[in-house]
Amino acid sequence: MPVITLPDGSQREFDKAVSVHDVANDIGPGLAKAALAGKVDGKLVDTSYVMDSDAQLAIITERDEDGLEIIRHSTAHLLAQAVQRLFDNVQVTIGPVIDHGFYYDFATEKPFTEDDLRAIEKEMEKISKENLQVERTEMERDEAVAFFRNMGEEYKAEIIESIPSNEALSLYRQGDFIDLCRGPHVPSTSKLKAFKLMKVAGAYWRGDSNNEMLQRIYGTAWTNKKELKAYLRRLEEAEKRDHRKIGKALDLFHLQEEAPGMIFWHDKGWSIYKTLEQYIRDRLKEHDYQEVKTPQIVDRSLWEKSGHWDKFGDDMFTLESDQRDYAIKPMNCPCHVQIYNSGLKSYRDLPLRMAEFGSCHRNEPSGALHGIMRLRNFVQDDAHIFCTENQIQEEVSKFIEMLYDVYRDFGFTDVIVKLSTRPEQRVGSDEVWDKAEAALADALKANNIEFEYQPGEGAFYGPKLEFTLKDCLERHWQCGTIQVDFSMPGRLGAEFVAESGEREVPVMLHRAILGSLERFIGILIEEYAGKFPAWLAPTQAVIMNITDKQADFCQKTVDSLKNKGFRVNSDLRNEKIGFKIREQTLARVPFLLVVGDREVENGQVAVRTREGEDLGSMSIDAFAELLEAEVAKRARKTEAQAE
RNA sequence: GCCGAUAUAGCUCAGUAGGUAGAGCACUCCCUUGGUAAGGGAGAGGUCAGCAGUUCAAAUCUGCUUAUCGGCACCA
Repeated sequence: MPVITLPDGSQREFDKAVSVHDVANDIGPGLAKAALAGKVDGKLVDTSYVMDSDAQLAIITERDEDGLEIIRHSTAHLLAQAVQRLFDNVQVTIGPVIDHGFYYDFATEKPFTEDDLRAIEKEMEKISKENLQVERTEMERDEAVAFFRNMGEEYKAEIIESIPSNEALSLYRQGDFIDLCRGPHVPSTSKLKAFKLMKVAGAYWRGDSNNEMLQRIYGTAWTNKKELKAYLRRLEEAEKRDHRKIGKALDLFHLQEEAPGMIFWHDKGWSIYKTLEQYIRDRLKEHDYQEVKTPQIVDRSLWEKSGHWDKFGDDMFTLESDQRDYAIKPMNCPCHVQIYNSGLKSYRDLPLRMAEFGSCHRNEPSGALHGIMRLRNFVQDDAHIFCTENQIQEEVSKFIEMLYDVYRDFGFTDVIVKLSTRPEQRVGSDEVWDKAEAALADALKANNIEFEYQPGEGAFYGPKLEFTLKDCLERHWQCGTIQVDFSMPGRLGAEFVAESGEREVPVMLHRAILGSLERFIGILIEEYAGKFPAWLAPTQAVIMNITDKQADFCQKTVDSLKNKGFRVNSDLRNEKIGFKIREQTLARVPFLLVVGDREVENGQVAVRTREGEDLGSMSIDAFAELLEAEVAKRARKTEAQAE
């Protein structure tokens, strides 16, 4: 006599075992039709799942987040079924759910073409209309291995073989297609009606580049056509924010074939860069950092000592001159240790914070390059903190506060934080690792920051925190980081005289807030869609005349604003005011100042924002005040906006 | 690095049965002096990414190289 308790607390009693579908039907036929799955005592199950004792049950429909996830998962199966119907000699592998959709990896001799995708999509629609029931069955592991091997599905068999043999496996069948899967799935293919195949790409079997490459098909799936359309539209809008497009349109920078992975900064882009650098420089001063500058090219022997030659030698740019081997620096740390080492340090000097806007070159694999987000030459807002073990936590905590304060100035509130812990190959005792990992975690907790662990992902020399921001397509880019290093100071002979008079080796914290200035600017361009807040905008205001008569007044106004330290230009071209407004708006200049006879007479400017808002006429001083206030705000959000 | 796609004027892009290279915007000149998102006219501008090959003839077909884009792998 199972008693089923529903989420609202109401209970239904049945005189025999019931399936999720039965309960839904008991509540109403509409719900039975809408049911995609069930959640029984917190566990997602198929609608065919039978309950023979008391249970908590939630009926999952497309309105639930879980429902959408199930739809996406089932759509991946739908894709695999369509592919198997249309192509011979294609093996299925895996097809998980991802943000906004799913993918499925296939092993095939012949890569899929764009035309293939459209054909597969058609077949998927056909299968959906066929309204095939999705049925779950269970099988012993060894039986399942034989079953798939018999079908010629070697990859599936391999996956199953890696599962412990005592577990019963679930298989899902829809018509002529059967796949290994944990489930749950929608009860019928007809529930899948809003999907689109997006792109094909290569992907290594089991994510290992030593393995063969599979063909991955990416798709998106939604509960209905309207949602799908809205998503595709969002994508289109997002692509307009691409920093490469905007960088070109706003004349910020360019890259060219002769210098792959390296930027040619144009005047306007460099203006943003300089503002950003100066801003960070000011913050460093506030936080008691010294700023240094170290050589671009350093003898190979230093990189051998630091250990980088062994690990990253292939990715360093090297040169030979007068029979000496050099490397262009891929990082600044060994150089900073050289500065630390020049002169005996006392415990009284610690913590010692040493910063550099360090230009680094790394010969990144060609496929890794991406606009200005991933380059072969970039500048880190790098710093190294030399401290004692006992100072780690406080320094990390201070750094986190500083980083968040900086991010808030740019309007970032959505920061993904990850703590990467000890890898298998590492230096330092477990005791020290325990302490360092705890110091990082405690510092995050003390600042009320949510984070996830990445076990085993730390560097060989110590654990690290990563602060990740997202681009317009929600791809993740690591920007800020702080890493504990037990190795390098010792390798490079850094030490300090402790209170006891003994010499000890300091701990080194590697840290960056922006990561690289280039990447951060790339993120900013996409975050603001090119509409830089006034404090960063290359041109903060443009003054335009209506006729030649006002040219002198405009010029004087520009000069006076420039003298106050603002970045202001004039647009005195013989064009109509509407044309100039349009052009300067498209150039994303925050403030447009129009001067006609009226304004000259009153000694004023008519102020319009790039959003098209008319702020009316005001004196030059009043505008200067307005601009100054705007600059001072940076891009900080009010509390309401930050919600 | 791997899989796939792409490369035509400063920019965005047309240009398929191989047959002398096009548009819009930008640029130059002329007219126009016009109050809040495109005024009009004329002109100039290209080794069709590079190198080979096929052909009477290649932007177009083939091969190689380079770069870029989408993923994968990598990311000190």
